[in-house]
Amino acid sequence: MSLSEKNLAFVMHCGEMGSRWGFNRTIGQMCGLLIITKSPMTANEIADALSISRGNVSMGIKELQSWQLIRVQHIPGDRKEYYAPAGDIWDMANRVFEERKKREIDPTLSLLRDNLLDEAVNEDELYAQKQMGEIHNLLEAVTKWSSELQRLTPEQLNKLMKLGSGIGKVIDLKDKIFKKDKE
Amino acid sequence: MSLSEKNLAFVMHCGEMGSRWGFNRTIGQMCGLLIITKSPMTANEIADALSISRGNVSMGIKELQSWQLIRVQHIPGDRKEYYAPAGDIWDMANRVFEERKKREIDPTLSLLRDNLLDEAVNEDELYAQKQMGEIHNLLEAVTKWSSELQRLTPEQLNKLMKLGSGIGKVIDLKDKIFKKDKE
DNA sequence: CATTACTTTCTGAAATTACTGAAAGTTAAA
DNA sequence: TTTAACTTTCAGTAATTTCAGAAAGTAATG
Repeated sequence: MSLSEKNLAFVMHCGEMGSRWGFNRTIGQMCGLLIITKSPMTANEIADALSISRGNVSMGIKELQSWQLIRVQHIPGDRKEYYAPAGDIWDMANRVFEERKKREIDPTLSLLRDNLLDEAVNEDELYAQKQMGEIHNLLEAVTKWSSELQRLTPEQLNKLMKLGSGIGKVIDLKDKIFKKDKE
Repeated sequence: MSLSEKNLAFVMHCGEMGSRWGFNRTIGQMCGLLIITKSPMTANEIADALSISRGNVSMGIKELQSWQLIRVQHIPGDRKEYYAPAGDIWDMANRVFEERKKREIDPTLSLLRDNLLDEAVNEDELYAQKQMGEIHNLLEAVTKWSSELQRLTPEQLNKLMKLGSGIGKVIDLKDKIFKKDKE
């Protein structure tokens, strides 16, 4: 059963975006395909739908599993493995976000922490450390912030999203009410 | 004048992370180098410091300029161009963020918009559209949210950052106070 | 235990991307 | 102008990434 023209266009687009999202073309296509396909698919169906080799699908599955984006399903009396997205769109976006943080931010944060422990031994290192300190602070803030967002209930998050330009006002509001808390 | 061991380690790390941040190794190195170097550098100094060809530096500069991450400076009586970071760490992070949004989100958003305009002609397309709609909503929310953040004053932003786990409470608070606004 | 139905791993080839060094281009001063 | 000091472009090469297809692995069934 092959894809409709529109669905194919979406899947191919996912492929083109794949590398920008942190994986490669094939894996992007696989991800898009599984998202818009209602019923779980076998590895062979995926290979056929995308005209790629069976081996390639196998590697792609492994990668998508490492991102926790797909899960395996079994059908009684059928030995094949069926693959489906793991969770809804929001869950998947969250996973991609988290995984990318892990790959794009955490290693740098750890390097900077190490580097900042040593004392600078000359003028150049002093300036460099100042800059690295700035980066460190920024990345820490982002990290902390993203983990706070994870902690919100979906309801709170939704409110926050909808807040839009109101966010500025709310911050000021909070400030006014709790001014006494600061010393 | 060559880099100290620690500074070199940082620059090389930037190179390794380069591709994850949206550019390539050399460009990552160049960016890191310019950030931790106090005085602006010429293209030849960059080439020497990183042991890469002059031509490569020229291409890298072009790319970093397209990201608006560096700017040119001139020194009176000197025909060479001197390069320095364009703005502080926060500015640069912002630019990277914006540029990546442009590359990673906007094209998909526009594809989805087009796709959702057409009516689904069968069961498969109907399900696919539902899913695409979800993605579309998510990306719109992210886009809107990021532009709101841009609009905040640095001061407000700072407060927001520091808010941390308090954010949940503030949302609830706002909700209580302005409940009457909703219908 | 052998067969069948499947999945994973691996190798070399193809495609893509990055880089060098040389040539061409630009601009300012002589 | 011409020359000198610099920058950019580009063709070819090198390095990296992706992929197909074959071989090896695994596990259920008879």
